[in-house]
Amino acid sequence: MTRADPVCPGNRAGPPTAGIPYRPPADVAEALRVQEELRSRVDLLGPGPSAPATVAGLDVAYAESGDRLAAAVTVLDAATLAVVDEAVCVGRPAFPYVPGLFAFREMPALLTALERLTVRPELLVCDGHGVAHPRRFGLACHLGLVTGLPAIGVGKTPLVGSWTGPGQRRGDRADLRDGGEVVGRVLRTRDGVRPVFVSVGHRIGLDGAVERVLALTPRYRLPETTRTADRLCRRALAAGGDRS
DNA sequence: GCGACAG
DNA sequence: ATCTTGTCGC
Repeated sequence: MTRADPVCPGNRAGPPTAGIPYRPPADVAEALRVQEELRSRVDLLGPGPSAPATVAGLDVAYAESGDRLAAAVTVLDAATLAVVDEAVCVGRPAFPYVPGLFAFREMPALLTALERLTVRPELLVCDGHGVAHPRRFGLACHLGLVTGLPAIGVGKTPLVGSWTGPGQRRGDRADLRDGGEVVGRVLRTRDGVRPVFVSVGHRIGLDGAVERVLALTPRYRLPETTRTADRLCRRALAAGGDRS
């Protein structure tokens, strides 16, 4: 299986989209060191693609036994939200679940799935936080740095920070602040539903990230990218194997 | 010291 | 994340 230019760590895409190699940590102490070391390399400003042609959604599903997982990436046409490419990777969790170190659990499988894409997406929408993280380096930041792609984090529940309730209408938002700094935005994507937590992953500003999330939620609370990826990884998990 | 804690 | 029934609402 040879391919032209998939999204993969260490590819030769060249700046400004070149990523950095992914280093799997052996333990919690090392994982913490990795985050502390990489946090300064996150690009919090962007500008990020104002009108991306393609947007990717990433998600992971776990088997009840907890010993198997399926990572999925779906690439959508940003204008029509139609799925134009997708890939999966079935494997084992690469790290125990520790709040704040969540990325190390799913990254290897997600990166493999990304490598299997035929279309290189212009933006990554991750199921988890970006800088709205204890060390300002959540999954979306790590994926952004490793792939070199603009990335945003969309969490369903908060990990850090506090806010004062946004209004009940779609589009209403409030700053998510932690330790005096704005680390994300609490965004109501549909009238009357629970808000989602949007934060910068890499190479895009917070306002741009919010704008993209709204464009991806014409009908449901969660971005279409997340929904299509979620269905794909569940399907892959149920179907069983991954031949590679 | 006791909770809280992305998925 | 995953396990779970019914139920309220469009």
